[in-house]
Amino acid sequence: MTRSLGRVPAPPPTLADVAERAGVSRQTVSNAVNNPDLLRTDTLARVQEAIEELGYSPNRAARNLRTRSSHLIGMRINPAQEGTANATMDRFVHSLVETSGEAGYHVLLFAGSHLDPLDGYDDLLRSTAVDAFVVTDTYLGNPQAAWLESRRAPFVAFGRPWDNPDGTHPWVDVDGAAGADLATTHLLDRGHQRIAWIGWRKDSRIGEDRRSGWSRALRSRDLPTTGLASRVEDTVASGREASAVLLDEAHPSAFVCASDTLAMGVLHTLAERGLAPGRDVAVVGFDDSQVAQVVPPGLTSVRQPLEDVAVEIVKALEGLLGHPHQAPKGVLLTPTLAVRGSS
Amino acid sequence: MTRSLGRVPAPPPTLADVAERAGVSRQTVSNAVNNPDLLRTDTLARVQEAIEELGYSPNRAARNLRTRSSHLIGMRINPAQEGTANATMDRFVHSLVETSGEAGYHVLLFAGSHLDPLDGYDDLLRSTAVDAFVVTDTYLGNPQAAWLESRRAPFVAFGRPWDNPDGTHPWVDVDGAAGADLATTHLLDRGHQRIAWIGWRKDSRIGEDRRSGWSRALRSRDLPTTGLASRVEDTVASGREASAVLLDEAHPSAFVCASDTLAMGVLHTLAERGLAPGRDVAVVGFDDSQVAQVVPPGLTSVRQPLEDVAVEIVKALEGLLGHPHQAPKGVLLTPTLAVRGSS
DNA sequence: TGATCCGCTTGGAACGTTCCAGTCCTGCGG
DNA sequence: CCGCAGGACTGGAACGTTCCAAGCGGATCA
Repeated sequence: MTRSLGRVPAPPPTLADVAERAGVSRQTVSNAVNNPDLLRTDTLARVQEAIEELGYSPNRAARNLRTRSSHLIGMRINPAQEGTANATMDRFVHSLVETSGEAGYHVLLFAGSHLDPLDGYDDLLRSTAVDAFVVTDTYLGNPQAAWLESRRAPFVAFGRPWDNPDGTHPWVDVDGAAGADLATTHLLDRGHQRIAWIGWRKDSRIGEDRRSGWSRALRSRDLPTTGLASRVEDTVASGREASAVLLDEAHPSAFVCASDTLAMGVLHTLAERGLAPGRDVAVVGFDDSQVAQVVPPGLTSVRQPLEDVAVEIVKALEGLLGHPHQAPKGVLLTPTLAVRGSS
Repeated sequence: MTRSLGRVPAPPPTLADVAERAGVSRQTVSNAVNNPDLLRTDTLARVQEAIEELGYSPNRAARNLRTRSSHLIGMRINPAQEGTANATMDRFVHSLVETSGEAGYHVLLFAGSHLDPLDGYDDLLRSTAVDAFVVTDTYLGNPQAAWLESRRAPFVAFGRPWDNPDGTHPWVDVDGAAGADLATTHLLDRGHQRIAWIGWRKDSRIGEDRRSGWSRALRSRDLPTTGLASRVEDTVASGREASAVLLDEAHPSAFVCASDTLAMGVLHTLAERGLAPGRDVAVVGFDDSQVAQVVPPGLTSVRQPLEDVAVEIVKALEGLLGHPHQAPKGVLLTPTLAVRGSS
């Protein structure tokens, strides 16, 4: 199978080509692109015309080499675990790509070994392939933030520096306690009194944060929390078992869960017992995943404002990378509640 | 390796630094990195030691400029529509990032205007920011493939060139007809005789392809298809309505759907009528989304081998970009069936 | 011994851009 | 008419890498 390549595509026009065509020097063309107000209007018009005619676009590699910046933002994606409802990353990546694109940055994805949470960062950093990183999983004990700080690498974290409160890097996060409070209060307003919590293991700061919103909401109405909480792994099976036990022992009329995955576990239990979600028992999840949106009868869920998170992260990045933004060190956003049939 | 703790991060070491330390010339270091077999073993060892000590990593911008290639693969992501179960892209992006990473390529994501399907490509192409593209939505009438071909831009499509059978670009796709056949045959083997189809509008080639697998399987057992098929939009609501009508008029005992989104619509109808999926009526979806994995009682679904798709796409890219792979023009992969409680 | 070749190494040039230090020109005050 | 300030534009250099043509020493062969 021989491919007839005919001719190679013509090399793209360079600054020098434009300069020649417009009858000016290279530097003038460069100024026309980067500092248009330095040129006389007639010269500017002439150069822009030449740029248009030739279809010129500055060569990124050359620009990167000279300016020592790539206008690329690195983000490591971790192997998605199957069998969970987690769609947060997908939505977030979309938002980040769009927002950073508007700011002139592209997003470079890279994968790392499951074993080494630092894998991949070092390489991109030393080869100056990216200007900054966005770090997403800031769970307890994750060394990425500390490591990047020690390297003086610019980065913004999606997630609070739980285990390092005096870290100096910018971060953006969503107030999980407020979200759980929102969900619990919503159920209280619907008349529920016994509202159970299914969350994550105690060493998950995010899980404990969300849980505190649930207990805060109950206590604000002088309702007890004792015996109504369960802490398990983030799997459907765990949610199913935990909800079964809670139903038998504590007789709640509603569940608030730390994730949609756990909430789906509750739906499993309800289905097995012939109980209708929303009518017999209310269920609220967390993350507003696609699962929550399509499962019958619709799963009420706390929705993280990921679009806003992306906007704040890009703002912080611009601040880091020299633009005169001076964003605050940490930004905490408030989630909303997507109410559906399950509550 | 100790770093000075100055205010500003020290500039990364260059080829020249390594050369000086190892007592060789720049070119020798370059060869040590790119063509190690050109060096005498002792020289190589000395250079590698220097590289190690300095923590050297070639500057990408300089390398890109010189070699006229960025080792970046561009992929446009489109705004995810809410309310569908589509998790295909997420899984695929993961696989692509991992596979291309192993081949020395990174994935650059970019967003484009919803209105203009070509937005973003031109810019990256002219600025030589990426070496090639991966094009994902090859629905009928999508001009991307034709446009990129006319620009002689290297790209690989995930999806057959439906409307341009004699296109010359490589593509990788999953055999949708085989998938629907698999699903239908699975139901036939379980004793079902009246198996309905809910698919997409007739102008969707992908939808018609999948549908042909369903009708092929039924005809192979001399079973009728008349009145058992419905063609609707890809939304939960459409699936709900279509399944309600089919249940009333054609009394099927099983549904095969062109997507998990539509299958979720069927589950809605069953829930409304007090029918149990899997026990009263069987349902099979398409895509094996996270929704299928977590919804009670588990949705049987056709699973696309996206990991293999990514592998084939990277192979094709390497072929395009000069490596002596010489991959075939088109690759068609066969999906599998993930059997769960709904069938 | 001298010519030839081969493996390894070398310094200069080039990729396309931006930075820097000018040069040219125009207009204005003296 | 000169001197000078300042705006508009220019040309050389540099970013860090790889390509290229040539250099060099040692081994082989006549």
